[in-house]
Amino acid sequence: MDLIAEAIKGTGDVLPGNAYKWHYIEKTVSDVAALFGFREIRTPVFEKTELFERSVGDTTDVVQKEMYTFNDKGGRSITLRPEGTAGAVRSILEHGLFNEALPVKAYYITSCYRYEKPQAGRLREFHQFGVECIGAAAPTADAEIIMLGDMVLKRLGIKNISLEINSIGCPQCRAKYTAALKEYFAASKDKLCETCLSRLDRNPMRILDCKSPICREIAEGAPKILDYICDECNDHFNQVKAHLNAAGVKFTVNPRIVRGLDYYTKTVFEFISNDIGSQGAVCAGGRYDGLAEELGGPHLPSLGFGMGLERILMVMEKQGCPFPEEKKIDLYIAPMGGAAASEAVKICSLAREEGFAALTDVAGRGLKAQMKYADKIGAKFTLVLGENELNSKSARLKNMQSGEQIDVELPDGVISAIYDETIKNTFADLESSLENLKI
RNA sequence: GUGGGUAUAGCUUAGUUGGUUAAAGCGCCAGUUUGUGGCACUGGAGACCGUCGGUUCGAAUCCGACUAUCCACCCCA
Repeated sequence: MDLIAEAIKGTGDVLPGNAYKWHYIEKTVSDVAALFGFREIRTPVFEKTELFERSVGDTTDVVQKEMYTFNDKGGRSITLRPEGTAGAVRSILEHGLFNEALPVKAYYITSCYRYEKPQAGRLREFHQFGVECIGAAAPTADAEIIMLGDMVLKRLGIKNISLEINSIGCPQCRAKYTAALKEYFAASKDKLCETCLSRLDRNPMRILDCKSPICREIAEGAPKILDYICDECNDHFNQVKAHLNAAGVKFTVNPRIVRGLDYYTKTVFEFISNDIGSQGAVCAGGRYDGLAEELGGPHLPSLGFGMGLERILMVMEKQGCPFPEEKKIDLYIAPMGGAAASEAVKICSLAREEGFAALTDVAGRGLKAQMKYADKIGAKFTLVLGENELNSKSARLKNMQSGEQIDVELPDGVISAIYDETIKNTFADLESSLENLKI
């Protein structure tokens, strides 16, 4: 393949044969969101670059090297959203939604864009289900958000997911902690890897995350955040854990979890799968109490998470999770000859108005080929229409699964109701419903 | 941005130490009883062997570059 028939690096297509899986995931996710009182919000794919610099943080990798940023014709710096939180919060602030009953609970299913090197579970365009709960300071909110994520995963039938949580404190206690970290790591400055050396000044917490064996070893003895967080943060974290325990949500505390976006405070968490390679974080989020103010709004303690839909799909396929079957064609009409073709078109049209998926020949195929086609597309019933049928005004309706056939009358060559699949699935039931055919 | 693997039909692959018309299965199309699918059989279409360049009498096969893709690091969902 060459020329223009190729997708952009790091992007993928959802093909017709797979779309039903996405529909299922999207439906499940929004159903669960609704159970928790979240309503959908839709925001633009692009925002002012500044919005992401301010919220995500201008020292983060995402902002520094992964954003799709460009100037529009008016000279404005525009960026394709690299994540969903910033836009959602911006919109909520802009429209003053925080003046209504708090918390504001919004969810979204959108595409995000990051200029990264593609890999298993990592794309340049990917899709996220995200929830944002704005104006909820209590630890019950943290537990609730985590339970929402947990419920989505369970409903989708996903197994073997571990939940890891941590608290990274508030700006005050975190400042003390990073100072302590700096001091600790500075002592072994000459042993740290290159990247960690540069992290030392900017964001020493990231060193805890380093995979290099030497840094890891040094990090073992590093001060723990949980020893530094203030009483209030500690109390908050303890209550979150208590609520999760009470709700029966299993988790482990992982002091190494450090979110890469600057807006996080206090509780952070990740749902991790080991089934899809190294990019196993399937859902991650936390609290961001300072974000609304950072964007010029009032103080609104908030939190949320993002769930990577491609990753979710990968896990489901890997684990063989069941997807509800795709809706198949109800009726296929195989006409023979021009007059019959015209009748078939008419009958299809009427059947569709009754809510049945009905098809007829559009490829000029012979009868046998049409039957094969009907079989391939999974048609539940077929109706052969030839001269005999047109003359006798009756035809045989065939159940493609059982092979049974039944005579149907066609006085005016028209069937207005084929069958009601929700009530009458069997051929026997069909018989009675066919008595009511208006013809 | 750094590393490693891979690139042959729509899909999954074979292709022996370089040798002439590049194979197979699946899928697709058409036939095998005159008006009925699934099974079986027969036939057909479909590949400039990722691109460009090099070595050679001769390259899908060897070398180089590029591109794409996969995996890992980094980072993140």
